[in-house]
Amino acid sequence: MRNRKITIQDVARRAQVSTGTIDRVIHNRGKVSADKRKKVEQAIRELNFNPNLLARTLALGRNFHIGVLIPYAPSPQHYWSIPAKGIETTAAQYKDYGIVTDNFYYDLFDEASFISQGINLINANPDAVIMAPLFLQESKMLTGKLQEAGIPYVFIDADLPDGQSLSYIGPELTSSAFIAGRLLNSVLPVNCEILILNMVKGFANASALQRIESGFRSYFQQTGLISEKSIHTLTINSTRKENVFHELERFYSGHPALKGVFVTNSKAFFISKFHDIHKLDIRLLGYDLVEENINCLKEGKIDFIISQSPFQQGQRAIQTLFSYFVYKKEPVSIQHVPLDIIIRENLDFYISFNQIYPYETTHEQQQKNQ
Amino acid sequence: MRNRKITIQDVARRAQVSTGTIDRVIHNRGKVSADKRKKVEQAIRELNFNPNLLARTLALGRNFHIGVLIPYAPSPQHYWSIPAKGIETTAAQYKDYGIVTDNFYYDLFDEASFISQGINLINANPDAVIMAPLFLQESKMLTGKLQEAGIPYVFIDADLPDGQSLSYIGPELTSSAFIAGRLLNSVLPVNCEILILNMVKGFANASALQRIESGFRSYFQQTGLISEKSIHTLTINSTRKENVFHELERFYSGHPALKGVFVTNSKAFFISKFHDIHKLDIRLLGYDLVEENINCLKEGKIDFIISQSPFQQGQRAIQTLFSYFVYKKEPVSIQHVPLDIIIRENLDFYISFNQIYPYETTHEQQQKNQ
DNA sequence: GATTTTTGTGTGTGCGCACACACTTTTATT
DNA sequence: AATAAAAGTGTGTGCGCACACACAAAAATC
Repeated sequence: MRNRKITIQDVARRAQVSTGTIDRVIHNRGKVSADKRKKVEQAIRELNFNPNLLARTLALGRNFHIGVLIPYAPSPQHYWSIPAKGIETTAAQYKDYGIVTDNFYYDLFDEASFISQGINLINANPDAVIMAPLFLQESKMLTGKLQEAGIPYVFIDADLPDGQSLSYIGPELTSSAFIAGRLLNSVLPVNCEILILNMVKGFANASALQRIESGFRSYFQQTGLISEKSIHTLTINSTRKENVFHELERFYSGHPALKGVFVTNSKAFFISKFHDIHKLDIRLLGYDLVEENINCLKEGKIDFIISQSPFQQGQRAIQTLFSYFVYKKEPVSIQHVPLDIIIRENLDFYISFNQIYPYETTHEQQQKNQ
Repeated sequence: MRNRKITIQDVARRAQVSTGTIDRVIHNRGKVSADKRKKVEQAIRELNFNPNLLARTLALGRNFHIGVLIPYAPSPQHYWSIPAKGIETTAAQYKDYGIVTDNFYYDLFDEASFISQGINLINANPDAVIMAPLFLQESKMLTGKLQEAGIPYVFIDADLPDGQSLSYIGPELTSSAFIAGRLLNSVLPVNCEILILNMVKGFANASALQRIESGFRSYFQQTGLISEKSIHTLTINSTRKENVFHELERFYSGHPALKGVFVTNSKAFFISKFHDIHKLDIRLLGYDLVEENINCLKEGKIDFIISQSPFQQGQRAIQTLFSYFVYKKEPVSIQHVPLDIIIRENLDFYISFNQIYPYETTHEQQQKNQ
């Protein structure tokens, strides 16, 4: 039961060769006579030898630099600090394996910053890249360069059609919006109006919005509820309070039977404020467990939040690359994350178990290296 | 940016002492003059030295044996194979750190087997224990012995009041049942009857059932829905088809307005069969994402499954002990797992991302050592 | 047949750390 | 003051592996 670990020495003794020969067989390095190679292979099989990863890593002393290109999070409560934390925490866990991350942050609303940080990323010459390809054209340019340079990359949060990435780790938008439809409908009266609310500043990822809208609407089509509910779409090209509230006032006054709003980004709390001011009893569903949404959930001002496992996205991205480098294991090309349904009652467990918020740091993480 | 790792050598040079002294300071071993101790501590701080865990583990060559005492899973689709897989997979990940698990399976319905396997566990003299304390009295006896022997233990799945465990990793039952109430109610008409259905074979964990019932009922009380809904509890002391179906027939015939059933264990699929046979349109909510429930969800025969992160329970248990041994980090005493709301639409992502089912094994796991 | 080249194999060193041991200096004991 | 005991410090070895190197044996070249 308490079987000691099998080492390369054990294999060498068994096969009656030196450890150097074992090494050559394992790594297909140098020349080994057919005779001894067979003996070694047999010994490995018989002893069920598995190289000690710790010793191997220590001996190799190699480092893997992972470039991370994601939006800048202005505060710890911002959505993008969650995937960042997933990356940071998980990378710290693999630190001794030589995993090092270099972060490059771009402005969520500024293509130029994406380009310039992308260039910085390339110049840093990383061994692999994790990126959120939020700008279509610019991302294509960047991945082209990465391919030229032979640098593998994974996408998180958003996919790029035909993006040639090692793996995509993120949500399946159509399904997530379909779920949104089902959930929101469950708290609405039979006959009413529903609003799909897009708020976009600057460049919009049109394809993503389209998939979300189609997923949401298809729930009502498939269930035949389309006859009872009237579903509208409103796209506001701003996230400034005055603009949004103004547009909302206009829309709401024209649709008095409005009873439910589906906010297609993480700003549902914003709409909740509007409802507060006007004392409206309208059901609200949105994305992402950011601080303001959490508070609204607790106060019953938002009914549902769909969380797309942001922490796990970062975590899995690192794990995927780690496994790719250390175990040479090719990942599956699409890794859709769980679509977590968050309501007031399961909120606390979700947060505390995943330590999403408050933003906690361990001692190790506090001592940042610069 | 590409800062080389700080080693004990660097610290020694900086503090102008030998590596042996560094070692003494770090481990509080032997005597060190106040003067040099200060110098070393300062050097460690200034260089932000963090010992390389790989090298440390390798040098120590210590093994940690973790005894695992959980119910036997008759098939890969059984509920208890999921936490087992979480334990197995995660332990494999930490294998090179010397984490070794010894499994002891007991019969879910047989206290005697719990006792005998508990004895086997103790005799194996593990360094720590992971256990599911499903039998109250017997578990208390066992934990008493573990305390005597100075062996730390964590609970998964079920807690023991005042159990002195290092940590409890599992669901908060009252909340989970409260959520069950909210979800089930969302698919029910205003006026109807609801059934809380307990099925227990042999000894029942009465306290758990009580908390579940109270959580469920409290949703209807808090929301004032208690006036519209009539909530019944039925406890069947069997899981045999004839017995259960017989009892159900009796109950259902006496409650024609029954529209929703809350099954308090993982056997919701069983009730679904009954509804099928009698062509009843009754909404169903249950626990645990076992194979049969998955199928029922897909076919729309079960409306909701609440999943208590069984895989993560096992995973977290190992991680907790690993962190406790390797980092000497005292865990928090209660780690409530997320209460995942599973519906037909988010089912697939949940399963595939967590690789819960089908039961996949990696190459490494297949080559079991005996 | 003497040589170069290729193929085959073993030995030695270091990765970063923990720990045993040897050694020197200081303090306590008689 | 002579000895014993304790405090303080450095050196060396091994954990399991990768890899450079040395060297022997076989094959190829002249």
